[in-house]
Amino acid sequence: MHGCTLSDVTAVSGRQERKQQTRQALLDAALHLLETRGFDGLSLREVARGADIVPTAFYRHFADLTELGLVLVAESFETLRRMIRSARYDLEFGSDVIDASVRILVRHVHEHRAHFHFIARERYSGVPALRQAIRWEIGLFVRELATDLARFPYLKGWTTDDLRMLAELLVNAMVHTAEAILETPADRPELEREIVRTARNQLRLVMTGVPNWRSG
Amino acid sequence: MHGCTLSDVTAVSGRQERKQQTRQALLDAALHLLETRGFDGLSLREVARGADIVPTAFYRHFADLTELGLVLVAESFETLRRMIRSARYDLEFGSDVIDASVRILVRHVHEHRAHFHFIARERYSGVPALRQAIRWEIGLFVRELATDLARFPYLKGWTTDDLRMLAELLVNAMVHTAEAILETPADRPELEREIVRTARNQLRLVMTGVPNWRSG
DNA sequence: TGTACATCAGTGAACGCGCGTTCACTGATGTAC
DNA sequence: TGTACATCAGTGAACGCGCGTTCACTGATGTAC
Repeated sequence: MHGCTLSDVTAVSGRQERKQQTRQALLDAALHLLETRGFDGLSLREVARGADIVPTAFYRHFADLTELGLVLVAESFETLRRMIRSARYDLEFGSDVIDASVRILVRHVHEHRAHFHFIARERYSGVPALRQAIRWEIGLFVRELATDLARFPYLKGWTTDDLRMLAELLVNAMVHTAEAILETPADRPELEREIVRTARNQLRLVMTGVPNWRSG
Repeated sequence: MHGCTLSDVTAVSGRQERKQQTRQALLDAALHLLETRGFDGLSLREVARGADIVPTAFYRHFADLTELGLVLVAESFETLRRMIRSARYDLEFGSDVIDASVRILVRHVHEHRAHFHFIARERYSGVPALRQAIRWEIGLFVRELATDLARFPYLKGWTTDDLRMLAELLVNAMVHTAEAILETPADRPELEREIVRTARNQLRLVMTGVPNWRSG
């Protein structure tokens, strides 16, 4: 227990900061490798290699690969939350909510390919710890969206249950669209346009049913 | 080139049949292991071990694990097609199409857990050959469903494009439901009932939009 | 039917390889005085 | 500021292990005559 002295500051920009950098290098290396492999197929040694450290130094940062994987899950969902926050902001002014939402999704998928790819791939993967963490985060996500939806005039009278059901359907459609975009070869932009068009129509169809929905 | 003689018949019930049995044992062993691992994490040796043969004998049946994986994809989709065929039959007489469809899905998921599990897991897995094969099969599936949908009175005026869009949305919801059921622990039937209820409502909501749909 | 030969599913030893993890270490960075 | 000591991120050798794949083989099954 002591006050913050000059030596503390230099400590931060010294050993501690370098350690942080190596840690991030490990995370980035893993994320990069995960573009071509599943987490199941990852090895500690190749991750260390990718971060330019010796395999044994890996243990200075994570107890094992799974621990690193869980940090990647957290990182990826932080990205997703940032997307939702920017959506909330944009939609305040927007006229066509559906069009704007899909546009935001597409932009974020392209800007954070690796994170979306990772989540889509490990969502039902063979690594229980990751699968469970992702399921938990998606659950949170659906509930957050449900409370956002409650503010829409169209959905005023809806029960919490029905809002959750709708949110799940929308998240599901979004995840599916993200996955489809990621699978599209970069040299086939017309395929992507088709995916986006379909996604927009699917959301429109769902919302078309909203005014006539009777809870059962 | 010769006619079918008695010796041919005994051949079938002899060496050839035993080989077929071993081949099936390999497929079953792999499918069993895939309940806890991703395909990425599978090894040729453990599959051979599971089928009670020496690792080198594996090569009498498949060139490598991927080839076996592709056969599993084919097997799994055969199961799915059988489900759809039984759905087509049941729905001829059914009153509530949605309820019946969900019921058929749930039954088949339970009866063929491993096949559904395999497809859900490898759909976006790290093994390109499998991912590609599954994507192709799902594409076929969606088109088949679209032509089925065209026969419903409600959907008479719909364009092929819109029917495909709807079919994709429905298949997607079904896949998602199947995955959710598979993730439910066997000792929590109330969770499964909740999933089924949500699935039914989601399909209902989508179909609620159908009468007011205007293609754009 | 009986015999001599061919086929081929499954065997078992062997190989080189990358893996996760242990351990004692080094030397730059940080701390106490 | 200068010095002596502590910390600890990264090193490098070593280990035992399961892996995919090769190869020459065995012996039951099948075929030709």
